[in-house]
Amino acid sequence: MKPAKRKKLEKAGWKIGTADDFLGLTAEESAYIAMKLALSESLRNKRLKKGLSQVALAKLIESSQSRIAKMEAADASVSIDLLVKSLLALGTSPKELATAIATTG
Amino acid sequence: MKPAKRKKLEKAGWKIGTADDFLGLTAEESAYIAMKLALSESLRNKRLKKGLSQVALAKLIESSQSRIAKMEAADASVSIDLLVKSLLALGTSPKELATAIATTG
DNA sequence: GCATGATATGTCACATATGACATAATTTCA
DNA sequence: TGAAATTATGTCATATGTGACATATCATGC
Repeated sequence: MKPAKRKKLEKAGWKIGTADDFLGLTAEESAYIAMKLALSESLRNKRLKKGLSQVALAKLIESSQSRIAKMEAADASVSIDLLVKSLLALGTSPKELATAIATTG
Repeated sequence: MKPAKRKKLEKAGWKIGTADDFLGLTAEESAYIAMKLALSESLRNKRLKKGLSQVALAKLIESSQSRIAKMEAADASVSIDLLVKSLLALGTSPKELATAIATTG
């Protein structure tokens, strides 16, 4: 596992300390986390591509800047539902979603 | 829209009465619903393929028979998170998930 | 018919996710 | 530098999702 990814996961609140701890995750758990990471990265990319700030996006989807930030950080408190809804609101197609998920794992 | 699909949506609690009502859904909303339908069908297929009853699956993933039924009916009360977690627990690969989603919309 | 198993539906207490707010940290640019 | 804009982090009341339970409906075999 790359240090950058580990750091990202730790920041996201996944309580990953050591390699052994990480190995303690089941395949489902890591696949689920990887999926969230892929979606959060897609969200940030989409937003930047549109030249929107987090505040602007928040207004657009009737959320808040802090929640956008948490989404993009793949925070443990955000659901896949919210990520998907946000991506769809940004005009992401189901196929694009699928691609993002496919490159997961 | 095919009658069968409409009926399924109505049963799932999406409050769709007429064609006009359905047209009232935004593209995001219908894409979101389509995605849930795709995941719920995948779940049922996976479960049947493994010869499991809803009760058996419920025990497997520490849920309840009624929630499995609601998942498979794409009930409005179930989250994509739960569908995804359940599919992953059944051994569905991220690629399979992606395929299911891609054929959506 | 009527058991028996499986699936569906309705409800509810409890758990988790959410937007909102405050505030801190970071970036950008003059 | 430092002010302004942007993004990150922490917390909380409320909204939404969850497992569990009861019960209904449906299917299959006797």
